[in-house]
Amino acid sequence: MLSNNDGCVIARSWEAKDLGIKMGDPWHIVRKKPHLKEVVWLSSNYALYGDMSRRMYELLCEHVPIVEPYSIDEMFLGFHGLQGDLVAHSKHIRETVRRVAKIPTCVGLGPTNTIAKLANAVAKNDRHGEGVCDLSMPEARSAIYRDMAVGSVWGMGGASCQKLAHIGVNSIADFIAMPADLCRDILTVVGLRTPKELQGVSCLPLSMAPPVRKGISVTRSFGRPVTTWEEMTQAIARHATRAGEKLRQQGLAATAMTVFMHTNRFNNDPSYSNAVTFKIEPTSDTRQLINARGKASLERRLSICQGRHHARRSLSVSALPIPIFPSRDPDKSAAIMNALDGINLRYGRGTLRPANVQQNPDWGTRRQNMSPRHTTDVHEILQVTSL
DNA sequence: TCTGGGGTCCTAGGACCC
DNA sequence: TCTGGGGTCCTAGGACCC
Repeated sequence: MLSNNDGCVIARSWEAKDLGIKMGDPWHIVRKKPHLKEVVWLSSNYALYGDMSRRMYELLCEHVPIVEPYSIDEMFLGFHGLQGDLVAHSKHIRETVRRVAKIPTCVGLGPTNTIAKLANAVAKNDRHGEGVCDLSMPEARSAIYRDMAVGSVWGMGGASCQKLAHIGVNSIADFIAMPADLCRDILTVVGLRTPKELQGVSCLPLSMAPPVRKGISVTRSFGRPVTTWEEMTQAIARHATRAGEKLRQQGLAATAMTVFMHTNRFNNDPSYSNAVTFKIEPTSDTRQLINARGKASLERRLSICQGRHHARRSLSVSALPIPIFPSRDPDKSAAIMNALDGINLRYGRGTLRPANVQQNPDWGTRRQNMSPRHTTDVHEILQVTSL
């Protein structure tokens, strides 16, 4: 499966892994390889994944006391108060999700989120296993900790692992044997939490309520080079429109906006990036976001690079949200935005939009191999034919 | 032609205050 | 020789996650 813009590979079946396709491989290169001619490449389809995720969430809520969605395809489950064989219970949940929601899953068991994540990774990498791995007991963990690299632990990224490798810390066992103050020196307070979690001391408790968003951003790469200010203005309006939708969906209003852009970092053009942040009157009204007062200074500052011959690669509009809906004319604004959102929900995003926002600009995102929205669009329902 | 997008948290350093 | 100390807030940048 491909990233947004059909850019690179972000998910692979076992068969694709066997063919040597790597995570992050650029699609425009791998698709041309002769031995990969038979591979089915799919564009990402977030409407479909979001709907499947919701179905899985609802099913899980019927089986366990606490379900905390972590990402679109991962949930932390709290087994608090459940008696009996938790491995058997996990297998039962997994079979139910498979049968009802048609989603294959793996379950990792552990006393902390970090251990559960690691157990899940172990289950997922066992191709012929049963899909459940239990690391609840210290004895079950010791062999795993000795054999697995510290980089496979949740929260331990490339930069941290490189620093640890310098002092000879490679396995998870090496890592948890480190003195705490050395760990803090190298990885700051974040790095102190992980070894504790790995030893069964919970530092990241399950929370029942989803946190309020601290920022909302809309970022897209262009499907082709964009070099004129007119097209940039169009793109900013389009991004602001999407940002407005997100704000209203979450009942938030923006108090500041940032516009960010940069050139393509994969070609030889001189690299350039610039960002402008400005405060705005709190709003979630698309029209006010598009006409934000900072736009004049924005143009002045960003246009420094106009006239250069390189292409801008991506653009981001982000907003600092607050949880209210004030506006200069709240009733009228809310009525117009409700109508806008209602029509777009019913007839598809972009049906009704500000006059200066194009529906399908030719610099827009590419999605050549979109899988159908089987579950969220009546025109794309799966059809079954008997022979 | 073509190399993703949307988040979170932490730190360091500067400005400012009393 | 010696040039307050303690606090807040903001921003930029780094690291990490899926």
